[in-house]
Amino acid sequence: MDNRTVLLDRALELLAARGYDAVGVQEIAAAAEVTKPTLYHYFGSKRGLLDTLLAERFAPLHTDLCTAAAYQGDLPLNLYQVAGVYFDFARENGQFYGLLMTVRHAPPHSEAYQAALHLERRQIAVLESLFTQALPHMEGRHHRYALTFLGMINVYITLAVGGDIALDHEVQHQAVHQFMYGVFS
Amino acid sequence: MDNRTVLLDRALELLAARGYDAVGVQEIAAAAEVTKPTLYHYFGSKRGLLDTLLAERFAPLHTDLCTAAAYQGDLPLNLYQVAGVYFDFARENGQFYGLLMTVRHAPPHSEAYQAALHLERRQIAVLESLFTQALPHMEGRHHRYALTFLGMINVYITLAVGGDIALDHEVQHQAVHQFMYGVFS
DNA sequence: CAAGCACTATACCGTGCGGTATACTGCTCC
DNA sequence: GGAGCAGTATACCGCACGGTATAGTGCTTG
Repeated sequence: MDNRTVLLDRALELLAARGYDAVGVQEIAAAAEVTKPTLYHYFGSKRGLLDTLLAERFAPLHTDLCTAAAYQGDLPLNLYQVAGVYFDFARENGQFYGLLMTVRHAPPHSEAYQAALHLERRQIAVLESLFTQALPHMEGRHHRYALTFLGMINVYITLAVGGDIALDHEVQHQAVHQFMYGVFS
Repeated sequence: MDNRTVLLDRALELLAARGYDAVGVQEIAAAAEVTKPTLYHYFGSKRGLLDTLLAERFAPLHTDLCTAAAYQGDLPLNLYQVAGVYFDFARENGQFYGLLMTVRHAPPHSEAYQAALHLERRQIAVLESLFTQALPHMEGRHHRYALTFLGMINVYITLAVGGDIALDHEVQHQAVHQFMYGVFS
């Protein structure tokens, strides 16, 4: 593996575990067994490293999400597919999804939050568009539905990270069912 | 106001805006117009300051939460009351609730997360106990219900912080209704 | 008045931060 | 073969970090 890739991998491990502000570039470079100028050669700055990491690892999730959310007349099917995309991604990229969760909830004036803002917006936009097409008679609620659906997905993924559940098809069905029909059903 | 209180207030502002690791004790002390030894006199360490801040401002929320979650045979009523407690608290302590959200989702090996762990656990325990009493025949799902309910509350509060909605009684009812019966109802 | 204590400021500690100037490698391409 | 460039290391910059030793304040209590 070339140094660039190693740097991104080690950065992911460290940032996901301890956070953007708590980890220094020195430490990341050392973990990748290179020196700081190498890191700055590839990424220009600490922020550039974070941006690159987020962009490169987020891209496949976004692609799959767009596919799963393409509306064809069956909203429950779409929601089930979307949940599947998230579960699959979180299962195979647990560390990165953890990082995504932390930057998504970082303080609003922190660098990490700024770096993650548009990733969040893109996910919400896709989901909102799905709800808009599927439920055209419910104006004003689409944004709320997109956020609550993603929120429920994230709760289930967090549960899985804690080892309480497995992200299998059964749980996937339960999550979507709970979103559509609630717990009293 | 005495220096201790001013320090806590300024610390809340700064930490909520930029995060625990990005704000130095020097800056907090300067914002409170005192010097570092004063801060260290009251709180012993940076971590001690965070612990104190979280403990003191979280206490009233926890008290109200316990009251609202005391089960008396009507789960929907309890959920409605709990949502009310959170909405009221978030409306009156927006900055602190924001801080609570960031530390709750901080990286697992960060100091901020360690400091917030038991606060989170105490909230979940109260809600879990409520679900256990109200739905004794659904073993294994109480934890999930507690987390998804709190998750939905937090999504609505986040929406309100963004200015999209107001945390009034109507939204409070909508949130609880969505949790109980889903979006297809 | 004097002893003691809570509180605060000046000045400092060692360490690590993000970032860079410089120079050396090896490789490609004329 | 030499010019140029991507990639890497040594050594350094100024600065801010978390934390503390010391020395005062003023206020309470005998």
